[in-house]
Amino acid sequence: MPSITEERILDAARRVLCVNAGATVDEIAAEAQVGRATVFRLFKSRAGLLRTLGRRAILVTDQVAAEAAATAATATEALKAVITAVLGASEHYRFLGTAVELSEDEEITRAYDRQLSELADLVAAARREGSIRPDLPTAWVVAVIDGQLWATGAAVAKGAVGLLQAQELIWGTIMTGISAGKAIGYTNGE
Amino acid sequence: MPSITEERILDAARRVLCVNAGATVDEIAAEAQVGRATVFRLFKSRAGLLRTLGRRAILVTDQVAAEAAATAATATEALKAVITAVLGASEHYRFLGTAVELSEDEEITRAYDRQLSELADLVAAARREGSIRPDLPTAWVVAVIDGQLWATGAAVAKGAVGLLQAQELIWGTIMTGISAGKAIGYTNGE
DNA sequence: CTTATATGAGATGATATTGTATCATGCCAT
DNA sequence: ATGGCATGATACAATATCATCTCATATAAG
Repeated sequence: MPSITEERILDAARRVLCVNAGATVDEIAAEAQVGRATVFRLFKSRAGLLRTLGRRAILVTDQVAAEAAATAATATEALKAVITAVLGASEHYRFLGTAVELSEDEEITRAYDRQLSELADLVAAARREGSIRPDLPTAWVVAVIDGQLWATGAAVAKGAVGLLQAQELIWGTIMTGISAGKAIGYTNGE
Repeated sequence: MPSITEERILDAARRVLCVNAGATVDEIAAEAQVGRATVFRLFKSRAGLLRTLGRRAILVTDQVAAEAAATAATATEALKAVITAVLGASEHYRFLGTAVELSEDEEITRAYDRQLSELADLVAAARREGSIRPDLPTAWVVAVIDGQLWATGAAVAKGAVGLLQAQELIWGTIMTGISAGKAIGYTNGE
């Protein structure tokens, strides 16, 4: 059972690591308004803290995505719901983008690959429903969605757009782009 | 005038830092097949090497973007050309995404902000030409383009798609999305 | 052949961070 | 009040990395 202090440290670590991926235990403890010794007492080591944080990120994202998918009747709706929901949870995983140590952690990378694989399945299902351009490689579509999630998550964190606005815009942007043209079809726009 | 050795070190640093943002001078020197002392001789310090690398990235990106823009007759064409060209140069700046130390470097962050600002100007000009959805905030459009560049650059580096294919797909994806629908208009797809 | 220069290997000192241990303090329950 | 417990501050050792220095070697120019 995670204590209040534990939660405060985890939250602080998330915040600090987003800004400074190489943050020391000192800085994390300071952000959490907690002594450095407490961090080492509750988490075995810095790596342990990072690992806990990484597992949390994966759990939260999985859960949010699963809940979102459960509400949808079609794969396309599920895709939209998942994208919107995951964007809402970006604060929980955003630090992973720059967390060097975790990019070498087997468990984390495997979980991330699994999530991308599940996303690919969802994309494939939506494609079968006829809502995804058939000429685009699935890997490309997945990269686009993943990239859009990271980018708009960062934009929200920076304050460039609000989270609610981003959640309203992201699906439309991914699906129909930013073009003002209404019937562009499959050309590359040239 | 940068020596051959200098170039080898810079190239090696780019490669290593993409994989491991916290790479030590030892690792960089090893990748460059060069003694560690040589790195310190040619660049004053690790920070100096990083700064040189960062400046290089900005210079190359600026130059590539300027050349691309020069070939275009309209802002929309310029936007397309710039996006395609910058994607092609992603290997030169990709390490910046995880380079912790440089995210605190005034010169680098200012330059990056300037580039985003220039991109915003280009987007605004394209919008005046009627090619960008008028209801989308410019900040959002810029975030989308920036995110797409980072994401597809990463996908190319990972080998998920080829560079040429990515360069063919990115403009179409940004402009008209991944939807199979031909006349979706401005709704959010619900 | 000799000299100058660049290099690689390694020693060395300085510094920062991790992780452990100790001790005093404040708080809570009994 | 008092005993137990979590905490914060601090000291400490261990380690890693940076940065400098020295020296031997190789390579090219004269």
